[in-house]
Amino acid sequence: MPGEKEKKKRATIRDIADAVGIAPSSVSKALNDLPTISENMKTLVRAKARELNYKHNSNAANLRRGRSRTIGVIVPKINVAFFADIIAGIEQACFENDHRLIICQSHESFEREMQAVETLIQQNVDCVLISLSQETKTTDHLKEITNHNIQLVQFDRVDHTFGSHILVNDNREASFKAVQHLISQGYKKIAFFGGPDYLPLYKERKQGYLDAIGSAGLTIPYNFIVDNILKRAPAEVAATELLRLKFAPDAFFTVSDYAALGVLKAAERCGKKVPGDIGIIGFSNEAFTEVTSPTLSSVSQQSREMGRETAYIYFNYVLNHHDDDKAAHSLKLVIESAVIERESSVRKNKKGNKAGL
Amino acid sequence: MPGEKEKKKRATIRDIADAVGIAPSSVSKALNDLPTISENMKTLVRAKARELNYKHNSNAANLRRGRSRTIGVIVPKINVAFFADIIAGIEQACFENDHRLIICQSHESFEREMQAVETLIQQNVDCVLISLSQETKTTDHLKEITNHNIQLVQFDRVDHTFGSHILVNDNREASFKAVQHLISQGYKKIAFFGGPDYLPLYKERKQGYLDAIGSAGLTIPYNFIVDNILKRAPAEVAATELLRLKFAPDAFFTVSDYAALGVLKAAERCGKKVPGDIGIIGFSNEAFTEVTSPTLSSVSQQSREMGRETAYIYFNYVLNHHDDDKAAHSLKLVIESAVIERESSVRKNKKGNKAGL
DNA sequence: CAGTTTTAGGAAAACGTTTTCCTAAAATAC
DNA sequence: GTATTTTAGGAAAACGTTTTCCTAAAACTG
Repeated sequence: MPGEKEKKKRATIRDIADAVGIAPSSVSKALNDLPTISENMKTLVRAKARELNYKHNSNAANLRRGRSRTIGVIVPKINVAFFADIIAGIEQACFENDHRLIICQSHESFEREMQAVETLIQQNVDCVLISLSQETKTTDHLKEITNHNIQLVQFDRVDHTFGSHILVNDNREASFKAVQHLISQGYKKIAFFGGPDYLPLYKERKQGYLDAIGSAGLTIPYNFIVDNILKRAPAEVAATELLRLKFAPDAFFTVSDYAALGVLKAAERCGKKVPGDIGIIGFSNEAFTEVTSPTLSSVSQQSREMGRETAYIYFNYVLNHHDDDKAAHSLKLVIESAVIERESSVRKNKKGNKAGL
Repeated sequence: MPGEKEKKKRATIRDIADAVGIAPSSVSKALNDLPTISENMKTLVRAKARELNYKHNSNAANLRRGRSRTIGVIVPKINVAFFADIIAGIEQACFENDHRLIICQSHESFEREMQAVETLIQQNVDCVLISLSQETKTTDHLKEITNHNIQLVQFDRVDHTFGSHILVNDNREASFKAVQHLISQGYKKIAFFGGPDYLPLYKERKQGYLDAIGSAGLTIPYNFIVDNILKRAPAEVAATELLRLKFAPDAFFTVSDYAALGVLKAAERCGKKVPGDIGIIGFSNEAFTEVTSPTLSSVSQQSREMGRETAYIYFNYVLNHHDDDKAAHSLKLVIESAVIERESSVRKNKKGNKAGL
């Protein structure tokens, strides 16, 4: 072994070339399996590459090619189940298409989101997938992305006014179905705990609620509709307040499972039975909804599927439609959510499904 | 606007140079804030850079520098709370140190893990952080990493025989403390649901259990110790079986919260009160442990902290100790876990903390 | 004011690929 | 057996930085 210690340089294409006795350019072609190199030579080159422990240098290749086979994703928080699942889906799609993935978090901060965009542009990603932070109200930074000839796909938390591919939940329909489900169980005084009203996503969910109420011919007092209740604690407070009214709700639709959990605790504390006295359904189908007692009904957003689909908007667009302005000028896809009926909202126990599995 | 459509090229350092009237090399120096460029010129350059909407090209820079200010992390699954939190911690550390992060999943497959290693080497990451897949039994691929002058830090699921920096939980101590806690609550017939025994991590947890039992002078029948029970369903089956014995356990320590959940359900089904008749404590402090009833005691691994610390092994090692073989030849750090006492294991309700918050 | 040092910046090579354009040799055509 | 085409590979430029070594001019020194 010649010189154990001295920083052994990585083998390059040139080393292979020298060892095999051909030109570097031919090695490159061989490794890229171009038809202009003979099969014999290719196997020779591949063997030598393995022998020298050669690793392709993406930085050099990307620089020369101008593309990176890398996509970047920006999400508010990576360790929130919904986004973690989405990322898992994206990762899968990337793997299936031999792309790398760089992940950034905005931490719900607009500034961090801009920094992430900056980073991804610098990294020469081919495409950015983004779910906007709660603070984000302008789209100049998105413009930056497209200005640099980088593809852009927005998902879940999107700005509809900005022209890009978009993938969202059927928030309105999902909420509609959720409330319809409550109604079908005989609940009539259904309260709503929403999110910040300036986010389209939450607007849509509220609209779905209102539509369902309307189309069922129900009337709901104003104070049954409360915005900006996403966490457990505020939900518990707000629900307790409502439950103590003379005219109290007999069901709650919350746009967050955490809020649903808060409502459940409030009901317990007020001595109300769930689902007997009070029905509850949340949104997101968080893992914990399966382990509360009673288990919590919720709306499943199929987050993993959503991640895959988001990435595939890019892969299909860039792979198939290399012809630009075809159909796909600004795709809008909608992922259908599913109402998961669990104990907290199902009154008529058909076959005494109390204990569950 | 000159030519709206034609692929506008990204501005380069050379464009700035031409615009300002200096050499490209000087622009580079100015942007990197080297002292050999005057302040006036620097501000001039920066202004022009902004004006031309210049973005630094990392690929080019990395190629030339040989470093990438990027670290790669390989975990079994990104959408498991523990790893998602770890990654969140790593991401934070990366942000604080102005590094990029590339995330790969092994999906518990050895082959995927090797692929991930390959990818990260190709991407010229400066450092790889890895938690091994369950299938991983050899370390040639880790050797590959260090062969390419890439720093390596193993965390949580590590191979102690491979010489690298390592960060782990105090699995044995944590388990010891967990069992001690059960004992302190008056439980004496404590069963153990472990993981696959060939993984060091699970071996250690079992050892902690055995040590605690031993040092308390208790004796446990063989059938109270069951390996490879990590999920809810098998735990429920196994626990039910044990609870039906004449000599049945009065407490369970499980190395997974999912298993703990299974035990809880089994206890309910067998009509046993938790924590009155049966004590339960799990491991990992999954989010759902707070929402079951009774809430589940567990061992918190401080995953987020763990992620940060893992990354900081690299940052501190490479930043401070640029002198090689100092103290840090093969660091072994241990993160102290904490026993989180919730309802499922606390018998003597000191102040009637039944309903909880 | 001649000699020395410092300052501010420039020229050019280098990083490791890919790609375009060439060209010998081999194969085919007639 | 010459003319043409095909095949297999080579030479060199290019991608956009960083870095090393240089050098005029400016600033000191005495």
